[in-house]
Amino acid sequence: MSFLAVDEQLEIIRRGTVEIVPEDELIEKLKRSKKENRPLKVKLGVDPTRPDLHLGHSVILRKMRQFQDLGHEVILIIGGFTAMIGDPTGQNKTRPPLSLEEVKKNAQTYIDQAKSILDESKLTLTNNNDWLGEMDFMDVVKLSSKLTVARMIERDDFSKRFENNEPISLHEFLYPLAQGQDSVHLKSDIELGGTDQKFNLLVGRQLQKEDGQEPQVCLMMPLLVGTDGSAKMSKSYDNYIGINEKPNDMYGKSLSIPDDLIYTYYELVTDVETAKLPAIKEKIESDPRNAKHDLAFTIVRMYHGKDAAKAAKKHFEQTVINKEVPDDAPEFFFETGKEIRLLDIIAETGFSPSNGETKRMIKQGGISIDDKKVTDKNHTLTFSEGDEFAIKVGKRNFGILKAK
RNA sequence: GGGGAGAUACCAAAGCGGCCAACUGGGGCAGACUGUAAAUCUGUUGUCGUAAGACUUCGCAGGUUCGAAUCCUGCUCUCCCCA
Repeated sequence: MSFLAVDEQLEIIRRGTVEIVPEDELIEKLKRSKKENRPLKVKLGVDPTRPDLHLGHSVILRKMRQFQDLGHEVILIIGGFTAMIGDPTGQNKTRPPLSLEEVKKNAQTYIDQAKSILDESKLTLTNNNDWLGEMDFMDVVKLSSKLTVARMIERDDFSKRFENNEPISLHEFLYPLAQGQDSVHLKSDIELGGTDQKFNLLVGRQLQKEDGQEPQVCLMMPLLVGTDGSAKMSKSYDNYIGINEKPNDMYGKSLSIPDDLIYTYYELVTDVETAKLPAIKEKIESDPRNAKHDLAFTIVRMYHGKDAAKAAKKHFEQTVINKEVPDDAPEFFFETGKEIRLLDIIAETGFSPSNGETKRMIKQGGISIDDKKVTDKNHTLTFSEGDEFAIKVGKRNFGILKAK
């Protein structure tokens, strides 16, 4: 295998990156790699506690994919060790430690999803439990002597939590060390991570130096801003687009991002060629509406294929723009000749979590049958042979009610 | 080891014996509007019940009281200050 010219590789690597520390070392590594015809080891550690991947994760995975395409060795580390301890980050609730079984299961679902981005045939998979699990207490003590407390609480998230009087467990200090130890173990050349990982990535460099290795280059990707346009994409903020989501949801959610995020999404989460980005930028200026629809289309296409993307586009146009009942609305069947309360019908469809919620929606005009708003919460329907009603519950739930 | 503060619904945060299913903000949901599931404005926001009402909810377990998120006891957890 021969590598692309260093400049060409760099152009691809730089797409979307926030920071490469230090860039000149990267250039040196690339030059040497090409000269010796030896791939670089590119490492990414993932935590299999929450196995649902979204576009935020895809930013880094896509970068990994680019390294694969450039011919480098891409190593995905499943953080089996850390997951079994249970990361208490966030609240004062201790997360239940995951069992070996759960870790395996989660890791598998993670990999299954990651496969839609990475080239599985070229992927090296490891689990850091293999080496971290072997360390004894003295090894850990020695490792922890390499970093000072002052250095540790420099970290943004720690200092913030400290200021906010939020608990920080001692073992959380060990996380960067564990992650850095992974780099030592694998002798990685490059480690990828989000900007929030900067500290951890740098610890890897330091530990490698202490070990007499050439330190890794740290490559930071931006944290993708979620569909709300402000916070980073995350499941807990519910501003995410999951890569496993249904085409219709994926399409709609993609459209809901604020306009000034369109370009960022193109750059970070789509597979459009780097060379085409300038043209896209212009399109966003001149025709944001269609640029955004194209983006939504591209995202759905990447994960579900072209046909699904077309269908999702149509679904969106029907339901949101024309407010019509879509072709793919689910059907529900009811007995004939019997007066059935709308409340019960909606409960049957699962479109509303409780009767209270349904009543509220009726009161506010959020429910309609055959395009007519229902205003009476005691409304009933009686089906006779062949009857069919189109029902809309809230903004997004459509159904066809049919006589049984 | 000593002293102090605190734990309230999805989150943040009021309430400190009945007027509390619990102020307020965020979030969510709905309506209007829109190229948009954006922004903005308005409304709404425990469960069951047609309703009256019933039930569950204020860290956990008990207790006092006609009546507790509010008082008492024990427990669990967290933070701060001092050593």
